[in-house]
Formats: sequence, structure tokens, C-alpha cells
Amino acid sequence: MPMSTTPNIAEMAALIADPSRSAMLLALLGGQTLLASELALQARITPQTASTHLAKLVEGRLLTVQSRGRHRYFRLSSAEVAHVLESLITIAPPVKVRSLRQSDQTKALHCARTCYDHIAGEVGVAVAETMVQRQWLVLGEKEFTVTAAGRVGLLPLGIDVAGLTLGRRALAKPCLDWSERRYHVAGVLGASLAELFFSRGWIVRLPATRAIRVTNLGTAGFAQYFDLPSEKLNRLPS
Amino acid sequence: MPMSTTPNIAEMAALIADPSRSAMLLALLGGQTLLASELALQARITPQTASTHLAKLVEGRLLTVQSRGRHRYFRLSSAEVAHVLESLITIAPPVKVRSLRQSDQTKALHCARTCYDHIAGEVGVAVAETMVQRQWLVLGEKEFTVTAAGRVGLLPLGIDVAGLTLGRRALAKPCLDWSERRYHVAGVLGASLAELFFSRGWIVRLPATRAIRVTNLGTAGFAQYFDLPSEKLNRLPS
DNA sequence: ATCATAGTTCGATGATAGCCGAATGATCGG
DNA sequence: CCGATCATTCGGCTATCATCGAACTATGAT
Repeated sequence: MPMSTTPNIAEMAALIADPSRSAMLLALLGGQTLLASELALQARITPQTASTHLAKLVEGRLLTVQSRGRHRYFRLSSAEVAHVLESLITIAPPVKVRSLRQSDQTKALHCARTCYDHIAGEVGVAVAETMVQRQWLVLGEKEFTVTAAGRVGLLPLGIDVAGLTLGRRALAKPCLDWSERRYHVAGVLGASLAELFFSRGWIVRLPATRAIRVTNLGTAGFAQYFDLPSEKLNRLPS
Repeated sequence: MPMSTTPNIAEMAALIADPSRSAMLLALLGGQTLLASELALQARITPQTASTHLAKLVEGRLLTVQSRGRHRYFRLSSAEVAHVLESLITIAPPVKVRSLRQSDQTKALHCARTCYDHIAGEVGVAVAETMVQRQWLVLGEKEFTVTAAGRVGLLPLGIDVAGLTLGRRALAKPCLDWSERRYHVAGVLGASLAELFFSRGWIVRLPATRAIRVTNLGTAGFAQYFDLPSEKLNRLPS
């Protein structure tokens, strides 16, 4: 007697369904690679339990490990995994604010945060929309198409589109934002934009979160290169 | 002591994580509204257990019920829920083929199927790509933008884009296809396209599946209006 | 060598939750 | 009113699994 033909969604969902595991996954949603101990801390569990959880997540191909010395670095195994998590956030009931500090954190998350390895939140969406408005990007089929104007416009920022190495990864994919409900730029271009912003010191990571803060340098930079009004960027705690 | 600031992804995932519940959800992914008894049959469980599961799914806002007489009709509560399920399929391990009949079924699913209320699979992707190639759609920021040419081109098909009622729902969103790994059209436009194809008799639902069959009428229609080669449509069991 | 740190494995415990049988409601047809 | 159908509720059984203490391995520092 044949089993049902349904794909084993349940298995993957079960991996996310545990509170400790989902906490670790969300901690990794920023695209960072974190240590087992850091993840244990994030999930508020002992290293032993974290170890078993991480083993399961790797076994289930949600995470990939990289052993270096006695350390083990974990990260999400693909952008698709990140996408699943983001879509789950979309349907999850809104976050209960328990404390002022927390409220600050969530506000920061909404404003600017890293989604896997690119920039999401208000800033990410605003940057993307500026690029579309300038006809640098056109929402093609499976991805953003970078126009000739886009290639030229990105050069002063130090991004050579033609030189971006594409693995099997798309150049510029649209990625739905759960806080803004609009798209921002993912893919290789999104990643190199994020890298650029970090290396120029426009944005910095807030400790132990996916949230990022826009620096004074960044306020000027985003205004100059992307026409972003400074009010949008200054709502964050310094 | 404040709990973690993470949204309760785990709760939603736990609802999907049970094999019986995920079977029911996948059965509803076609957009149909099904009876509790039908869902129990799909999940191969007794009506009693199905009832408790369905109660939880409604409680968790994944499903909505509509009582009519002694019957209770269930359906997915939103397109977002469908989106979560599809994205989970994307990362779930591939389906094991257990029998020939099953292989046929999966082939049909790959070729053409309904994803919530729009058309996915080869046909859905092909239609979307034709529209993009004709510049009817442009992959804008959060959604496909329908161009002037698109509005004109869709008129002969009986779709008045300006007249489409938008709730909070997007007009035309790109939706990643797990079988093709390319995008098809979701959103209000996607829904009305599907409705059109059904009402014109171009496609019909195969019983008890999300798979659809392209009729002879449809072969002609898709060729005439969307330049789809007939070979693409004829791979299905009649 | 010695100690500390990072991580895993094992075993016991405890709680959760899916499952079905049986009984109860509720609705429709005659 | 009565039997049939669709569905829910309850109770008890069982299995699964997250959790942590304790012991163990491996790497790095002194």
C-alpha cells in the first residue's frame, strides 16, 4: 500500500517547531555564522541540549557546519531556508512587547536588519526602491534585472556588476520583507551592497541581534548616494 | 525576566509539524474548501482526531471554517499561509516515488497545478514568462507591475486590471515555484487569471489532487493567447 | 604535563501530545 | 419521531522528545 505522495513538509516544520531550535534559527537569520556556544546562549539552554539540536538541524539540512579547531561555526544552509523563516514570521502572531528594552530592540529590527546576508527593513526597502525609481533595477521574472544605467550608477560605489561572481545564485532577487511588506534586494548584488555598507562604516551590527544601526557616516552616505531622507535613519537608539 | 524577543515562529511551525495536519494543509493548498471528513480521509486518520487537529489549525489562524448545516468547510485562511507551505516544499527533501500511479501524479503536479488560488507549475511559469517577455509585466519592487501594454493586452481575455478590487492584497506578486524554481504570478491578478482559465474550460481540476489538466480547448487557448507550444501542455494523462 | 575551554554522548526524567474507542451533539431526510 | 450522517468531546493509553547532570573527547594555552 503506497504512502501518501505528499512531500515531508512535516519533518522540516518539526525542526523549526521547537522553541529552542527556532530561537537559534532566528539568531542565524542575519546571515552570520555563529558558534554553538553563542547559539546555546541565544536559546537559553545548556550546551548539551544545544548540541543535540544543532545536530538535528544539520542532519535536516537547515544548517551547515564548519569546524575550525575546536570551534564549530553554524550558518543557514541556503537562502531558501532564510526565506522559509521570513515567511513564517509573516504569518506568526505579532511580537508581544514585554519590556521597554525589548521594544527598542524590535523597533531597531523593523528599521534595519540583515536578512540572511543582505539588508532588509526600512533601509533595505528604501535602497531598493530608489534603485528601481532610478531605473537601475527592473523587476524582471525571477529576479531584478540590472539595467545599463544601474551598472553605471553602481560603479562610483565600488560595485562592478559585471565582475560579480555568480555561483548558482541569482544576481539580484526580490525578497519580501516581513516588517515592511515590500521587497528589498537579495542575491549576489544584495550581499555585495551589504558588504559595502558595512565596510564603509555606514552600518554596524548591534550585539547579539540581527538588528543594525545606521551610523552618522551612513546617514550622510545614504542621503548622498540613495536620496534617503535622514529622518528615516535616525529613529534608532545610538 | 523578559522572554526572548523572537516572534513565535515555533508555534506556527508546530502546527504544520504534525504529519496528519500537514497532510490536511497540503490537501487544502489547491485553494479548495474541503469537509472535515474529506480531510480526515486525506490524512488517513479517524474523524475524531481530525477534529482536534482542525480545531488547532483554526485556533492558530492557519485555517478558516464555514459552518453550513451539519457540514464544516475548511480552507486556508490566506495566501500567506499557502506561501509558507510552498516555501517549505522548496526546502523539503524530494518526494520518494513509490508506485507508477504516484509517479503519474507527481508528473501532473509538476506540469500544472493550483497554488492556493493561482496557477503554478510549468504552465503557470510559462504564462508568467510570456507576459514578462511581452512587457505586460515588469518585476517591480514588491510585486509585478502591470504595464499599460499589459492592461491593454489583458482586455481581450476579459480581465480589466483597473477594475480588480484590491483589499490589502497585492495586485500581482511573484511566487517562487518549487517544481520549476522560477516565478509564477500570484496576487489578485494571478487569482483572476486562474478563474478565467477555469471558467473558459481551459483547465479542469483532477479529482482529489492539486493537479489540473489542460483541456483541448486550453491547448488552443494557451497557444493563441500566450504562445505556449502545445507539446508543453500535452504531457498529462487524459 | 596540566589545566581550561569547546563540544559531544549517554542515561534518566518528565512533560507533551497524538491517537482511538465510546459517548454526545447537531442536522437532515423521511 | 427515528435512523443516518457529520462532527465534537472525553478518557486513557502510548510514544516521542526536550532537558539536564555526568562523563568523555578534542583542541588550545601555560
